[in-house]
Amino acid sequence: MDDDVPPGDASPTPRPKARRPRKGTAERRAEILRAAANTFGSKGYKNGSLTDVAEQVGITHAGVLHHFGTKEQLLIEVLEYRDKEDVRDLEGQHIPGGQELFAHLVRTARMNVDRRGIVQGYSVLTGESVTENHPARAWVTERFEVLRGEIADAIDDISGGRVPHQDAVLAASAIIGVMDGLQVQWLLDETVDLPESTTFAIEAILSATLVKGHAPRTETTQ
Amino acid sequence: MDDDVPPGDASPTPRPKARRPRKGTAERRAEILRAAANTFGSKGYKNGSLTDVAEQVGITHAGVLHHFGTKEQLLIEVLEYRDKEDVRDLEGQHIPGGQELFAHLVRTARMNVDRRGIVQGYSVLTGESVTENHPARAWVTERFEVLRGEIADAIDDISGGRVPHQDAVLAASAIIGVMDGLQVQWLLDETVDLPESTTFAIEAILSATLVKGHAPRTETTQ
DNA sequence: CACACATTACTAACTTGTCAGTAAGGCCGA
DNA sequence: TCGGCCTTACTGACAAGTTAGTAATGTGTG
Repeated sequence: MDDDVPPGDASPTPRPKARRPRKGTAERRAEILRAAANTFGSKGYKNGSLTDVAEQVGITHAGVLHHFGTKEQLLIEVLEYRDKEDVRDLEGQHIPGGQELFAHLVRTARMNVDRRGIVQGYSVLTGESVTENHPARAWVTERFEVLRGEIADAIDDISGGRVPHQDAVLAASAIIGVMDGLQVQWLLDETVDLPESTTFAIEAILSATLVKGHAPRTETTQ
Repeated sequence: MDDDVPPGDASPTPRPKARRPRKGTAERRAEILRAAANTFGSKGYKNGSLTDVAEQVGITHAGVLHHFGTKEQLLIEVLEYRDKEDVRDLEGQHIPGGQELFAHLVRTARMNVDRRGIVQGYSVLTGESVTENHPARAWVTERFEVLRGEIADAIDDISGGRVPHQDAVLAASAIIGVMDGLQVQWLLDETVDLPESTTFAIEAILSATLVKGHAPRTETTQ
């Protein structure tokens, strides 16, 4: 191979490493992500194979790897994709605060009955994530952390600060806990009334928390 | 080697299919079961291998298969073993009823902080079990069913039947839900106060349930 | 001895990931 | 607009490692 470079003007266009995907690529990737979400959801991350994902979009597993590099990267992008999708149909951009948040949680539980696949995916992945070095572990952990913070803030908000923040966090953990725990029970046995039980529990925890912060008498500043 | 069999008394004991295990076999099996519980607990059923289990007791994976036949059978026996172990140190034989049950649940949550492995095993397996055709699915489902029944009965008991059974079941599901859901959060983030949050939630749900059944006025039979 | 228990050796099925090669898209210069 | 030409998108074959389960063979105990 001849190596001689044209003397003067080497590299007139300073193209560092621009990747220019083709026209339908973005949609293709989204297709794969949906398929992967489906597979990881029904079979778990460890048990769901790349071939399984690939077949759903009519390509080979090597094709999937072409787009995502590794299986782990695919999982990460699935999670990010889910995050975006989740917030998409939400009014503003963030999850609401105050009283509105709890209405949102109850509404979500109600909606989840018609989104079995999503719920299953979430449950399987959450359960799997507590194993050693699971690639979704950080994501799940952070998700819980953020959610606890938001719910605790909402409690602070509607209680006007009468509830000690520590108690608010305690209640927030419990609320997330019931929601997740009930989902698993419901997935295994549809006779479990997911929305009713969730609603009931959230109200119970919430009212107990607020009562606790109600203070026997006046306790404004001190 | 010479093949000639002693002429007369061949097989004086007519045992067609009797298995007579050796001396230490029972303990050996128990050892394997504990190892398997450990492996399935930390890595999940799908991800935990027979070799992994075998190495913990100093044999090969084929040795494990000699005792249990298949990996699935091993899992089933692990679950049965756990069931027996769980009830072993309990006073009578069954989980208590009435007020005592809730005290027991809270006590369990408190103990679980020092049994991380057990909790992880339970969480991973429960999450995995919602996947299609999972070998532990029936076991987990039944376990939930029984537990819901026992808790609902306890509520019926301490409320003196004032709470509609339907509501009791609703509350029972929720109580199991918080316990399981909080465990997962705690496994991922130790700052989550497992016993406190669990205790608080159980009390909240319980009191809300009883208040609901308190009846505005007299409502004895109708 | 006979058999429970265990090993070694092996198979068949899968796994993720790599690689070379092919077909076609899209930009650029003439 | 035509013809190069590099890149993207993908396949098919294969590598290297798992896995569960089987079969043949030892060995020590009852």
